[in-house]
Amino acid sequence: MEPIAEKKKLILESALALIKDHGFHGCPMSMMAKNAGVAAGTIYTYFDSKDDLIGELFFYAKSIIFNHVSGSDDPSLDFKTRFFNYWNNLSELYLDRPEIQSFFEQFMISPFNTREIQNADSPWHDWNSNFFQEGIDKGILRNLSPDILFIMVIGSVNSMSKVRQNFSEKVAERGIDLNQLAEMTWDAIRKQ
Amino acid sequence: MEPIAEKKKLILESALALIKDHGFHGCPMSMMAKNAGVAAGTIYTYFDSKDDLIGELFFYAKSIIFNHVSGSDDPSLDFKTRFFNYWNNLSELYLDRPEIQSFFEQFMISPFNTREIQNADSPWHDWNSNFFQEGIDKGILRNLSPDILFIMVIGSVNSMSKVRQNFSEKVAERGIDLNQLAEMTWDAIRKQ
Amino acid sequence: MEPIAEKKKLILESALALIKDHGFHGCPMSMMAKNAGVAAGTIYTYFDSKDDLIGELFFYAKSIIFNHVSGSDDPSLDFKTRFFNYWNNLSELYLDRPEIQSFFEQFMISPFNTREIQNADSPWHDWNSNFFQEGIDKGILRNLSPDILFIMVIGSVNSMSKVRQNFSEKVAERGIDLNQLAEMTWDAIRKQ
Amino acid sequence: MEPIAEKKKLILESALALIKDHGFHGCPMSMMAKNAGVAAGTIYTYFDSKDDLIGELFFYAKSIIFNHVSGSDDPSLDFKTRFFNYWNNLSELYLDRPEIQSFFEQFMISPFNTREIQNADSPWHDWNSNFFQEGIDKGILRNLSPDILFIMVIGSVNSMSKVRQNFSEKVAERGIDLNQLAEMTWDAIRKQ
DNA sequence: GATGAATGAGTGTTCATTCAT
DNA sequence: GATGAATGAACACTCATTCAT
Repeated sequence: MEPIAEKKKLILESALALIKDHGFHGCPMSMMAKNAGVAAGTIYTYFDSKDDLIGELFFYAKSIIFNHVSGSDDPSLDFKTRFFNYWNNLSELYLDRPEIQSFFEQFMISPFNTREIQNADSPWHDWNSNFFQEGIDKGILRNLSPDILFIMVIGSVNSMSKVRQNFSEKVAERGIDLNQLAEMTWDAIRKQ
Repeated sequence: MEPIAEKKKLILESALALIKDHGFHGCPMSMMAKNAGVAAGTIYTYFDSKDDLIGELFFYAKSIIFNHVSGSDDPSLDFKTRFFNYWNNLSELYLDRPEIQSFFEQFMISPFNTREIQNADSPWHDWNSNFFQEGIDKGILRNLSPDILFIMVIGSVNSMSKVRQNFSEKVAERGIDLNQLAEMTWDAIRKQ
Repeated sequence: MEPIAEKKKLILESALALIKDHGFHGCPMSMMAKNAGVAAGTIYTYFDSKDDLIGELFFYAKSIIFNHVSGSDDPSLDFKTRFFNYWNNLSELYLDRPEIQSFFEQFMISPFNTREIQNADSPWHDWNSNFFQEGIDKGILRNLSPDILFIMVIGSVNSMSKVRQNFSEKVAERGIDLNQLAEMTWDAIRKQ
Repeated sequence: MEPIAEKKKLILESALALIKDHGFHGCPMSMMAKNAGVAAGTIYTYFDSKDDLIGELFFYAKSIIFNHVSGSDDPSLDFKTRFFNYWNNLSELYLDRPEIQSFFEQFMISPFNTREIQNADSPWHDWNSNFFQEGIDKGILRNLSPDILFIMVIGSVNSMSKVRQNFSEKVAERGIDLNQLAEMTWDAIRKQ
């Protein structure tokens, strides 16, 4: 993949930040342009349409997640440790860059998420398949499809992050410890 | 709660169905009206605004979930069976009425989900608190906050249903058995 | 003229009061109906349309003015006294029932004021013609058309009332004495 | 004050013309746009809303009146001549551009005429205060507040213009000479 | 490439009027 | 006669997109 042009990246990041606060439909192209410091028309030099921009944002955001999680994995460690690293890295990313999580949630359930995009190659998905397959092969994880382990884990991280982001007050006031979900999820996927 | 007027319910169901396919912003009031077989202006006899309609839809959808799940619970059974019933009932509801799950996911992350609505009384949440507390008290579930068990379970059901709905082809072609998530989730919440 | 039906009068008065505060276009038929204590549809038993209602209101309001001013005129007094009585009566009416003045102002410059309505018989105009003609015949008023004297006087009263109603604060704070306009207007119409 | 952008002025003049014939509420933004030869959305490049447009129109119209009347005043002439020039200039302006008078009348009694706008600085009002004060100081006008002289005069001009505009046929057929109102008004304000 | 004024289809909402009860 | 739910045309305003500069 060729590196993203400077101004294009500027627009993507600007859009990402705004979408978190206003949602897809609360972000006119003009707002994204202004926030990125370019004219409205300029966006169309880099993207065909708003749909296109959001589609590219999906791959952009996914690559950030992929790089963050896979880049921090150390295959020389024991698998349980690697799993908790995985969990913590992803959790941390969502905490540091809530706009990424927010974008993903919105995108996955939006009409922008076309069948075409779903079927596109995904290094992130491939990496996960390999990761969980390794755990299976080592006899540490349940002997199930790596896909289902991935679904279990990613569902839990997302659920946790969503609660952390949207119900922070309630979490605090009731003293809920969201980190316990990592342990629980480990028990869900490990060989019993 | 007084029963919902016939036409009001018609509009709510019509809206629910359309939102699944087009999203909040892809559903003009005119489309919802047409689909419900009423004139555009008629919606405003029953709802103050689109925001109001969607807000009411939230309580409507939540009550459907609540009734479906709590109504099928049999407290005389052993807790593990009750859990799998819970899971299956919710899973079934999401399968039969995907528009309910879809609406919920969209609503939760949308600007319609105001703090006011979040803080409103929720029989569904209360029922879940009691349900999981019972499992804890019986020494069957982990001794954690019932809230966190709820988050774990609901996250898994949602994740499963989302995959089932959006990636049905891939699930079939790879022979993924999503029911395994129920077992995994049970292992996540049961006392180890 | 036959007496106005009880409910019809109720609607007219209700409309008059609302129009003062909200203007023609700020008064939906439903608001007028509610304010009159009848159902929206009931208005159409008495009036063909909103235009019709407003048209009738014009004649209704004009008859109130006519009755008030002509009914208090005492032809046995000297003409100057009669003029000041005229002025004071009209001024008083506008003060007591600002909705009448307000309606008139709005009506005169609105598209409701059709040529047809303008050409309708007007006891109020006839009475004024006679009144000012009398002053001319007695050699007290300028020897001009009674119409022009009427225009002069009615313009001054309206101007005064408008200022009194819309700029009451400024009038008070600057100590403006609006009654002086009566004297001035008298000097404008009397034989020099 | 910076000069008004070409297209903005086009829209203002177009609106002014239409409001005379249709009233504020009879003029959709789309009609104003079409009449100005621009797209509906273009209006919003120059004005925030219809309210804003009408508010600006008020200042625009007032400045036209101010420029026309004050620009033709020659302080070296004797005061009576200056008064008749004032009257004639204003009368002439209202004759040439009836839309200005019409707009003013509608605006003054409409909800657009907010307290805020009423309290705004007004070169037109200030100029009038000075003008009439001069007449008082010279011992030519009645020794009253310049405000009340202003009210008297402006009321007469408006009354005359309104009659001239709305009842032109009747005025002609009855041979009414509206210019006589200038003389009458002079007698109303001059020192007796 | 960059700009931002202009476009106009599309949206939520209002309200005069109708008509079944 | 009285009701008020239902209607649907009309409106103010938004915003993705274009294009002359």
